[in-house]
Amino acid sequence: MEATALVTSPRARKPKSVEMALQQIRAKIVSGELLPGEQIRQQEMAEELGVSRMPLREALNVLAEQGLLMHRANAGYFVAKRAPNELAQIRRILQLLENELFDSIEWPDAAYLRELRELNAQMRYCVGAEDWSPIVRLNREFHLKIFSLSPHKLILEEVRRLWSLADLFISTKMADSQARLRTVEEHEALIDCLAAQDRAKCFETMEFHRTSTAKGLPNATIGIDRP
Amino acid sequence: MEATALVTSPRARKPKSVEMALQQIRAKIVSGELLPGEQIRQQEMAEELGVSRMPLREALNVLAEQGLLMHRANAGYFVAKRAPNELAQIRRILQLLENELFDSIEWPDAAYLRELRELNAQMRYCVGAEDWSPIVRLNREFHLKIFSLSPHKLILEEVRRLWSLADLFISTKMADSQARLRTVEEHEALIDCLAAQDRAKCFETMEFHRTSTAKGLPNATIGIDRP
DNA sequence: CAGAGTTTAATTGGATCCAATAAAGTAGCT
DNA sequence: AGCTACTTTATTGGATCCAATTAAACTCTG
Repeated sequence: MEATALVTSPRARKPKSVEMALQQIRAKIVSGELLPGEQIRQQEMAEELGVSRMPLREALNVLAEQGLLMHRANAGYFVAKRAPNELAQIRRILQLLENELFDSIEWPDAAYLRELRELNAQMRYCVGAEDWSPIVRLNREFHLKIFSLSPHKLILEEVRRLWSLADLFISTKMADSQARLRTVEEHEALIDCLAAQDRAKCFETMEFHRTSTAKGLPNATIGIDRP
Repeated sequence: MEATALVTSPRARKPKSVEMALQQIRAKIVSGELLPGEQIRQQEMAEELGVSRMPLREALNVLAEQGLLMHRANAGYFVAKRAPNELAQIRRILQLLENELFDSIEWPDAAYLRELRELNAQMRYCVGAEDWSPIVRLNREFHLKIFSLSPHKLILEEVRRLWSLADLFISTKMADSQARLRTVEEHEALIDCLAAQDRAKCFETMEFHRTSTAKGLPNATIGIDRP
């Protein structure tokens, strides 16, 4: 069937243009190219992304559902203006859910451990890089790969959602390369705990890692905004 | 401006047709009119709801994002076939998050307590009714109104999402009127705890309420599916 | 008769088009 | 001169249309 594909279609690639729009817009938001409160003009955004308004609208709809955008009826989509303390709430939820996942983890085999170390090695390689986006991506990939060891796939899905919500806030953070290196080494320690199948140590290391990465995050304490 | 409205438009009302489609389809799913695994034909569903395909597609997209539908590329939307143990995972998450909300609750004033009792009174009134849908709705409204006392609005939003995901599973449950009555009385006890501003008792009562409503739910234990 | 290949039909995905609404700018009135 | 009401314009929301892809049915061959 794919034998004919290369000749029939004028432009052969069509990797789900709505998915691409989703990624693009999300990138624009986390990179700060789109500022909170800013309205997204569908027409210009559509031609900027090279897609039509329809897939764009679907993407916007999804983003709004995920909480990255606000939607006022007959007024359009606006980049969500988020309170800084919401990050603390996200991190708190993640703490709870990730612990839950750890609680039900199935210990990884040698191959899996090797893949984890490989991911971390890639991350170490990027520590000094200029662009911080691959680090963020690898970091998320690493953690989610660990959490995938739990059979609680729905909780895992929750965690994945919240991670992608969280990187709205960190955006320009995680800049200093010393913190990056520390992260990589803590990851290594975490893998060791997994290899040793020591659940208590897993929790402990994870908790330490959490507080470690929390340094320098805006408003790390939870629960102090009042109208 | 609305002076002209009654003559220009064939059907004057337009209360966000995508929102309506969302509600309708969700209702069709939870009521069992749409069975898990079933494909949703956009054309017929559109004319069945009296809307066009575009708002329908946006609604389907949102439902898919919320996990009620699955979307296979170029094949369409299918009602999600969910493993029964996923309910246990949802309830576990809710337990964690709701406790978190309770932890940060601001005690309600007299007016708020009155509104809670009013909600519960309405629920008691519906205990013997044939149709169980108002009960489910009132029950959710009651709990969410309590959780709204917490300043952690983002966690609250999470909880709200999970509740609406949960009622995919309960669907035909909560049928026997004795359980309904028990629920109403436990709600009353919960309000008393709030009025007394006794946090520990709140937790205790809530935990009891949870296990109480867990009776008769499918596969109430968590974490036992393995491929 | 069975299986594979091909054709055909139907459904989805994307684009363009039209109407409805809201915001902004202008003119008129107090 | 300032405020209000109206007009105009631009943007969103919804509908129809066309192409691309998939799934099914039919046919042809081994």
